[in-house]
Amino acid sequence: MLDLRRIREEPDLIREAVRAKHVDVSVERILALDQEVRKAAFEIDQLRAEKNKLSGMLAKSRGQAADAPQMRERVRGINAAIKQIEDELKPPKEELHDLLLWLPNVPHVSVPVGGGPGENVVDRTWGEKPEFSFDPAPHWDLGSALSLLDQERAAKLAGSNFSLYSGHGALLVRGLINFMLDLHTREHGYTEYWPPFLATRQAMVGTGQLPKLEDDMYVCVSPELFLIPTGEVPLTNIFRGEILRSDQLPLRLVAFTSCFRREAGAYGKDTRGLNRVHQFGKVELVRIAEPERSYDELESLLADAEEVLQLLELPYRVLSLCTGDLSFAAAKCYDLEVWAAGQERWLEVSSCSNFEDFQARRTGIRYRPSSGVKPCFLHTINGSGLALPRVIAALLENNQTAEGTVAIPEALRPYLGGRAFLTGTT
RNA sequence: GGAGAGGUGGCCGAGCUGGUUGAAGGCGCUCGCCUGCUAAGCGAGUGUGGGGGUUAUACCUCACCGAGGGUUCGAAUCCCUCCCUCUCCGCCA
Repeated sequence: MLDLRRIREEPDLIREAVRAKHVDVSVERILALDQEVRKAAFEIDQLRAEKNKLSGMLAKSRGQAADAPQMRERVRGINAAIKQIEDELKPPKEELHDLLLWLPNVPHVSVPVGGGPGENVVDRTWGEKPEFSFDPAPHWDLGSALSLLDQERAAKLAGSNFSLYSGHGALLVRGLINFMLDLHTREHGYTEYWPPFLATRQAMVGTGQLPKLEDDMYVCVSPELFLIPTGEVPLTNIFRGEILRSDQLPLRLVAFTSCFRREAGAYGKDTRGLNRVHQFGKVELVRIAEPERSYDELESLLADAEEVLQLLELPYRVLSLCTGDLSFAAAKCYDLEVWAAGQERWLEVSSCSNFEDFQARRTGIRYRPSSGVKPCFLHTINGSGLALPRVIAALLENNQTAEGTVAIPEALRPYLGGRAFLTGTT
């Protein structure tokens, strides 16, 4: 949600953002509706003022004044006039509200201009791609060979593009979750949460998944609840409607959640193995910070996510997303992509974004800069730290050995019963 | 699922036999006084959002007491629907 006053004051900037993000919303229409609604609201306010005055006079005389009947009649007339304006006002008001929810966030000035994924900028690369004396296999072959993954049987349970881990594969999932949560809570100062994995429509609108991405969501019909597509939804909504104390900022929240995405339209494209699944585990990092600090917080959160990859000894690169690839709610975003040697591709494992006050406006998360001052909207920052399936894909592919086993990076071994290799025997 | 209680300002908590109550009181916070320092004490101030107005203040005005409807000249207060919390009973992983 953008500030209506900002839309009035810098409509060109908003128009530019709408174009850059490939959204079809008319800023002209918004401005016209805004004017119409304000004009009518002003009339209603004036009618109410007169009504209140008359009511006050009736109250003072306990309704015994000589002209009480005429006053009552006058108020009845005012009520009818108000009702009429309100009825006329309803459709434009709803349309305005709806259009505002469809208006994307404005990219930060530091975001590279570009039309789409092809114009994202590689900021830097970390680590060396592994070299092999043999032809490295993709993770789906390794997963089957070592009995870690069973794609075929997963389909029996929930259809295509679900995953079923077994044996040491399941242990690997559990170990990675604990490894990541321990790192972020012990070393990076995050408070751990275990939230619901379903969310209300209001919560989903709050973080910006709705209304735009409704087709990508799984929904329970009665009562209506959405399966969360990311832990960002529950974590950010925890403080919905609250005025936070500035001495508790910035907040750092972390949670493991399952994430559910229909990935409508993605069939047949990059969907083999763990590359794109409907349900996956993710450790999510969220920060809620004062506006002037939010870009520092973004860099710091990005470093927290990067450290996971460094400890796992996985080569990765950091991308600055260009304006055309920026998501609906983001003002700036870095993607972390990990190298997967068996597929010879980079796989996205984290998006770290600053939403500025976009989500905070939708959810009503504010703070008081100092006592006696009006509350201000906070900034929200979040990123994966990390999403599991592609990390697992990279671990298997990059660490495979000539013997057909998979080496476990040092940092992860304590979480896998001290094992140095996955061998396929449990 | 059944029965009962309740949802009020940053927090706690009155009001709920309808009328100048945006809301007593307390806590917290801000400013001032007092005091070797601190604490205590004393005084004043302190909800949110919108509109109008001003160079900017001042000022004027509307809405908001879980959400949405209704009754009424007038609703935090009465009626209806829904949501949520708590207690007891039942059921259940």
